[in-house]
Amino acid sequence: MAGARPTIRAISESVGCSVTTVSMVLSGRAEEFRISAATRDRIIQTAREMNYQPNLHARNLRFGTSNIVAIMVPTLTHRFFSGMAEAFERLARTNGLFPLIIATHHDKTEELDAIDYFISQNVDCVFTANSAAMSEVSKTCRRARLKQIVIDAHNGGGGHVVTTDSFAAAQVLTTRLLQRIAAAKKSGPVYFVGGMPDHSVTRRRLDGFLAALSAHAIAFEGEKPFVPTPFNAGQAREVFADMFARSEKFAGIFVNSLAVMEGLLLYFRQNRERCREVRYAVFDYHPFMEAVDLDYVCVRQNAETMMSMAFSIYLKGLDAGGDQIHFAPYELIESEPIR
Amino acid sequence: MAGARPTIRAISESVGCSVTTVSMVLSGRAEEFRISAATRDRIIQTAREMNYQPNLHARNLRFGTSNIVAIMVPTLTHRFFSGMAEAFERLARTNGLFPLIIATHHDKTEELDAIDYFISQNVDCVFTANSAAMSEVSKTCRRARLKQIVIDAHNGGGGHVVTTDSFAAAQVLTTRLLQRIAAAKKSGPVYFVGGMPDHSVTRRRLDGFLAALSAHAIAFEGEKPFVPTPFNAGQAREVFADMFARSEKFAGIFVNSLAVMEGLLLYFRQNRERCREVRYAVFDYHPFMEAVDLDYVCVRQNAETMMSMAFSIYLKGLDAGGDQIHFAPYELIESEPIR
DNA sequence: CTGAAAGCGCTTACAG
DNA sequence: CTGAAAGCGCTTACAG
Repeated sequence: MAGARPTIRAISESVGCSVTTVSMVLSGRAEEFRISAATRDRIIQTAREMNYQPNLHARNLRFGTSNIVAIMVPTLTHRFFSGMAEAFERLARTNGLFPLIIATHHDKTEELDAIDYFISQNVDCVFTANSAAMSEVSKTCRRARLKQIVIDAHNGGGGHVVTTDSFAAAQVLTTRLLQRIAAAKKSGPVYFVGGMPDHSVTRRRLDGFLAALSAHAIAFEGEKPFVPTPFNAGQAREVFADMFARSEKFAGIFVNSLAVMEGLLLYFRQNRERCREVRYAVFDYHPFMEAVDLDYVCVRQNAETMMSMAFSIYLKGLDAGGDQIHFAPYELIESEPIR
Repeated sequence: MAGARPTIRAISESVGCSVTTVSMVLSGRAEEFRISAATRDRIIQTAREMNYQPNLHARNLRFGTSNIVAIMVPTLTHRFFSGMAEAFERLARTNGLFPLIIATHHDKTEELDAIDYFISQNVDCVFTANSAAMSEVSKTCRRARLKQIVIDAHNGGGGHVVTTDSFAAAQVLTTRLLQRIAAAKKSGPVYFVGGMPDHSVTRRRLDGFLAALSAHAIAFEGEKPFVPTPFNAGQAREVFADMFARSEKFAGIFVNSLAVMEGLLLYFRQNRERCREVRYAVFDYHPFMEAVDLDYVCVRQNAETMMSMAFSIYLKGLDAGGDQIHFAPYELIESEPIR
């Protein structure tokens, strides 16, 4: 079992040369070291027959580097992050790097464990998407000299960041929502649902939302427009059920994330008409949404573009150009207006 | 940069003991080797201060094993596979194993490259979901003595398999579809859309579909009911556009996979009424579907259950019990009937 | 109670 | 043109 894997030593014994020669040939440096064609071919042939695969643990130990890049996302079950993970994977592999994908479920302990693991694996660079323990994660990376690029989040403490301009996008999105409400000759309060107050991205989106409201001179009556809820469909559903059960006739809802949208749709199934009276702005996108009969405008962040921006920063070297926030493009997707 | 990572040697020098002692303490075997409490505490303290993380490449090289388990899925952007990947990840980590997640995009070369990579990484076991190069993948794993568990696919050549009983589930699903068509007092042909003829899982689903048809004495008029298309939303959309453009009034469609369903929904946006005349059976599930106003019944495979079945086979040891096909449970989700 | 030594598989100066 | 030796960081018999 254990001794099954062929090594360069096994090849050298089979061919009748030294491990040095085998190593030179297999790393494609045969002519550099002027190995005879005959020896070279015998080695290559034997390696193929034995189904030789180099032991990366040995190689990495030797080099002190791993060629591994890692991405840490909160979850893979949401399209935006899975699209990001896939784009990451493809970019890594086309650049000869090995991609490590980890989902940490918005959990600080899991995130810090993942970083420790990356350090142990000698990971060269970690791309952290929207992390719960942002500042500890960054600190740990810095201490271990693990390169880090932050994606889809703002990082207070410097470092490289590629993200949607949450404030601006939320402002644009909200403005469109207000226009659609006006076009439908509706009126009433507009709520922002989803995310927790300590989540920095939610904070920025909320600020953009509020800025759009005040630009349109919409004073919010009574309570605050922010209805917090974790990024969890079941809990979001309950929040919507409560909201719609109230007598108040609101005109619009800013739905912060797909997880929250999923909660809305769970409620929508049983209360289609009530839900269709309201206009929605969704900060996120899923292709299936286009088949849902609601009146919405949504922000489609482009995970692929974001990822390739981040990757090109990595490939250029993190020191080139210094720390910066790079804003990724996004588009607005709008449903046909209802009624 | 490179010399930044502390090693056990660095700790031993700082503490003033040998690397042996450090190694013993850090692997939690201090009392086994009767290290003095004072030495032990100094070592632990120093390791913490230096932010020591063991070099896994060195450790794995030493042990000849990696503690890595891998999963190979066709894509992460579909809910079923991302759910599977997440479940895998959680199970691996709670069992002290490191999860490697790879998406190979239904591409044979990518799959075989991934397997080679797993071998190089000394991966202990690979879970392969629904692979395009099934038999070559299995053969490569066997040659390299890489344990393999097949998920969500049947494997002709033996080995461990955890899957939905595609034939039976497709038969049950199709039967429900026919019942719903009858209940709506509709009639007409029923098509099976999606997947390619050389895809073994599609084959089995198609057989189950045909069995249900013939059990209901439905003779298919004219052409074959199988409309192949790759698992790609754009291409599936064109196929549906063609089908609906024909004059023939079919009563039902078996939608083989979510990717194909996404294609249907793209068409549905522009042709709601036409699509609503037809009943659907979908071999797959997404929560967003429940918000779509179509008449459907769908199979919800349970990625978590499937994964934990597969993982418990792994934990028990692949030799225990011998090769078997394990069928995972699934459920039927039905929309409200239309009209 | 603690240390010196060997070895996991690989690569790379350094000799010849 | 090819080989012997050292060393990456770790663990584990084996001595003492």
